[in-house]
This record gives sequence, structure tokens and C-alpha cells, in this order.
Amino acid sequence: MQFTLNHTDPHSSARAGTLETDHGTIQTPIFMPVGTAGTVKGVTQQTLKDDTQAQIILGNTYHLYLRPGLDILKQAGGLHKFNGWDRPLLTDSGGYQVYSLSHRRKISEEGAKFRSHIDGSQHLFTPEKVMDIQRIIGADIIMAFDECPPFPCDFDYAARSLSMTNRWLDRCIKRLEETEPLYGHRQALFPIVQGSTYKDLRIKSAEYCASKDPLGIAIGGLSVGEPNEEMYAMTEVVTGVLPTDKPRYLMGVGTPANLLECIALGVDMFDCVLPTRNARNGQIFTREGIINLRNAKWIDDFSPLDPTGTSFVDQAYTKAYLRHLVHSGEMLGKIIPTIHNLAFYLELVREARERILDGTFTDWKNQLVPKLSVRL
RNA sequence: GGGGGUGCGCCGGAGUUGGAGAGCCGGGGCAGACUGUAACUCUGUUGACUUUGUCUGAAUAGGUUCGAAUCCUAUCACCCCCA
Repeated sequence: MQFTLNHTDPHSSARAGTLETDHGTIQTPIFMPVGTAGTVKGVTQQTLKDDTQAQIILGNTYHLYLRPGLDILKQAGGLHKFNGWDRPLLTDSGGYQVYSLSHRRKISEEGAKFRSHIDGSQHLFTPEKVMDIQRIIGADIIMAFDECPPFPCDFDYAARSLSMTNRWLDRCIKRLEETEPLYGHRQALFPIVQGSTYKDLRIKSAEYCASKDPLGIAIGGLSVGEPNEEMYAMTEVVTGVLPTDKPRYLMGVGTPANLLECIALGVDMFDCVLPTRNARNGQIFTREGIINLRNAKWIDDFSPLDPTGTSFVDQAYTKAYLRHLVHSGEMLGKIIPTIHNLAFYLELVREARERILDGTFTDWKNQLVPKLSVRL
């Protein structure tokens, strides 16, 4: 895997880059749709490519390990073959499930013991085990196994958690050195910066991750309930320390405004369930603001779903029709908003890249951000 | 035409067998939430008003009773059976 920095914005820390993998090239900044169970919910691979212009999608180690399980994934020849996505893939390590399934897991130095959310069975995730699973899934980018501490989190806990995450990182790296990719393409391990909302911990963590000379570095443990300002502050602290020649991946972020602000702080890669989950719950993001399609006000609004949108769904369907589909519980009432939101996110980062390249990013961003969170 | 039965809040259901009803469940409606997906999920709300509370309210109108959604009478609506 190779990252090339194409341009840096003179008025901010925003960067345009190119990330080459064995499954194709990713132009950054990029948003990566989340496909936890090996599918971006509600959309086919064809639609992801053609209509949303997705360049890379995510899968999740914990979910895929539980179902369909390692035997099937191995028999299939890895996730690319299994789900028919021939572009780059990234798998999260299950570190986030350490956070979101906190009531059904127990953490120790060895790893995290989980109770399956599907059948209650018990499983031990160690850094070594997680690397082995990600070898079998076969994503192009794989994540270190980390602890994502909750917010708020006292300093002592954050510090202890961070040092364990660091030791887990060493074990991940060691395991990868001892094993080979299974399907003939390379896999890059991204370590994850933690440290909660403590500046000095964040700096130490970023330096530690950078010292391993990885192909890319992730920023984790943010967007877990802290105020936006705190998230931006921590992101800025970390990107200020990270090497400029490696891609930075801010995990789990965020709203359209979050993306633009964090691009300005030097982040190259994002993933978030917001565009897909909120789409299924009737919410779409546009350049004018946020639309809740369930609201009564759209009942007779026969204007296009998003007049400025670039996806075919934006012109082909009206707000009134979408409101009808949502209220009727129709499948398309979830699919169409999902296509719209993903296309919107990807168009947003595409224009951000163009603006960085032609030097107009900061003005453009500052003008757009206030509009993005307006409730329509 | 005769006989029987049932009627409450946007809808459906439960329940109330003379003693505390703005009250249970589901749906629908209205709104809110959602950030490395236990999420086609979750939360609030859904008679009126001058809202720490007050008022109206069990098809409609009367009656009996200390007290009526409950008993009686009439009317209306719907359902079933007979002709």
C-alpha cells in the first residue's frame, strides 16, 4: 500500500492524497460507507459503485466472525469474493464493540471476553485472534485491536487503557509478522490513537503509533458523546503530531459538518454509520440542511428529493413520494434515502478534494458548514 | 316486520357485572434521537384549558340511586337470527 500526498491547503491542514491498494486506488479525503455484516445495508455493490461512487467500504471483524463465521469466509476465499466487492475493503477490529457491547464483555490484559449478541455464546478476542480473523476476512486495511474508552473517562482509566492498547498494538504487529496474507493481496495494519479527551495522552499515543512506522494511522475514541469542540481539539492535537506522509483515518466521524471541519484539521479518511442508519430512519442530508422525511410538511411537496443532489434518486423521486414510502414502511423508503445520503457524503468529500487541489477549500468549507446542520 | 346483541376518546382489542377512569395493550398520527451498526431501532406525545393543576368525558336524551360506563325508559347506529 502506498500513500501519496498530492496537495496541502495553504489556509488549513487539509490534504489531498492518493492511496493505492492491491484492489485499487482511493482518492482522499474519502468517506468509507460502513458495511458491518459484509453489506452496506440496503444497497447492492453495483449501486455503491455507480450511484454513490464508493471507493472503499468497511466490514466488522466481530460481526463477520460470529456470522457467517471463519469457515465460510475461508471457503469463500475472503470477504472480497464472498460479497462480490472488488474494490478496497477495510475491517474494523472489534475494538468499537469493546465500547458498544460493554455490558456483555470483560476486558483483561489478555483480551476481551464477549458474549455474542446473537446467541449469548462466549468468545475471547485477543490481539492475536483478531489479526488471525482479519487475515481470513482479507481486507486491504485492517485495524489494530484497541479499547475504545467511554466518555467521560477519568484520566487514570484513560491512561491505563491507553497503555494496554499500546501493548495490544505490539501483539498485533508481532502476529502479523508471523503470518502471511491468505489470498495473494497485501494487508496494511493501522494502529489506533486513543487517550480519551486528554491532550498529553493523545500526543503520547500518536507518537507511539507513529513510532511503529505503519502505512496509516487511525484516530479512535472520539464521537462517543463528547462535544464537537472537544472532538475537534483532540483531532487537531493528534494530526499535529502524526507524520504528514501517512494517511490519517478518523474513526466513526461523523456529520457532514464534522467531515469538513476534520478535513481542515488534516484528516484523510472517515467512516460513519450516520448516513446509512439515519437514512433508514427517514433522515437525509443535503447542502441546504437536514430533512426528516417523516414530517407532515413534506406530504404535498412534489419538488425533487434534493434539487442540487448528484445521484439519480435526487431528481427521479419527490419529497412527497419519499414521505409516502417511509410512512408505508416500504423497502424503497429506506433504500432511496441510503443511496442519497451516501452519494451526498461522497460528493461532499469529492468536492473537498477538488477545492483543496485548486486552493479554494477553506472559503468553501466556511460558507457551507453553517448550512449543513439547518433543520428543514 | 319480529327477536336477540353491541355501543367510550383517531382506529382495533382488553377491561370495567352499582363504588376512584383522561385509564391498559397494539396500531395510526405528530415530533425528537441516532457519529469505528445488538439499530427497517429507540424516546416522547396523541380530550380541552388560564397546565404544581382545573374542567369535560362511557352513542343521544331522560330516569332510579348517597353514588351510574354498569340498572330502567325512549331514541339513534351497527351486528346476528327469524320472516
